[in-house]
Amino acid sequence: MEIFLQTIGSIYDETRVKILKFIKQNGEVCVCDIENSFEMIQSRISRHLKILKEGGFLKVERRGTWAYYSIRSPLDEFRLSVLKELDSLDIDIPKLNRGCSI
Amino acid sequence: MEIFLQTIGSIYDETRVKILKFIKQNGEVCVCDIENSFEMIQSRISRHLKILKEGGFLKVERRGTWAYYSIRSPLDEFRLSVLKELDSLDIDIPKLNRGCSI
DNA sequence: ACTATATATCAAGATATGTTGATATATATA
DNA sequence: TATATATATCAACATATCTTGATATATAGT
Repeated sequence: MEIFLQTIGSIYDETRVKILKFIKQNGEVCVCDIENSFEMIQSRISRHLKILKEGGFLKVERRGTWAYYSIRSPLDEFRLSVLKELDSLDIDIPKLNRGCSI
Repeated sequence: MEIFLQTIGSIYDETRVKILKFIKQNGEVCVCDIENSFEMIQSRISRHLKILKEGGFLKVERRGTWAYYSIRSPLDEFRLSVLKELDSLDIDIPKLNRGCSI
């Protein structure tokens, strides 16, 4: 139950839904890419990424000072169905605007 | 987005997850059946049922003074996947203990 | 060692949500 | 009409979550 609620809680936020869909669309991005694309302060983004990671949707890979986030793989059936549902959501996701990385 | 968050929010609560699974297992029940089975006060149950209904999982049918809640049908693919996920949750659901109805 | 950059974490305030007990509404029955 | 029952709603309080700004940590380059 705890894990289920953590999973659900991680997507019960408009900002996180947008970030998750953004990463799904753009693949691996670093925090500053999101910072640049969404025009949100870094601590806010860092927090939401952590929650999405703990919700089982994202994985991180650190290279140098950068933290690269991407969709965790493989995903179980339920989380896949969440991602699929995101596709049908009519929401504006900002264009990828690379920040510090690459 | 709003509907998605409402759907997600409706299952982001341990009590509601239990009630939803309870109704899935037992079929149509009235409020006092839940009240009797869960040993919770009526206002609390009424509130959670409303949220689950607004989340698109339940429907109500009033007959006399009773309100009978059951899983809405047909359900879309996403809500079905939520219900399916509930099956794999290892949680105690109380036995149906009929209240005032029937 | 020093500085700059990227990210994570923390504290404080604002907002949302859950619980309870009281009350309102609506139906059935005497 | 009066009463009892089933359900819904509301107000108040407690708890959780989000946002921001400040600070901590960690790595890279000079």
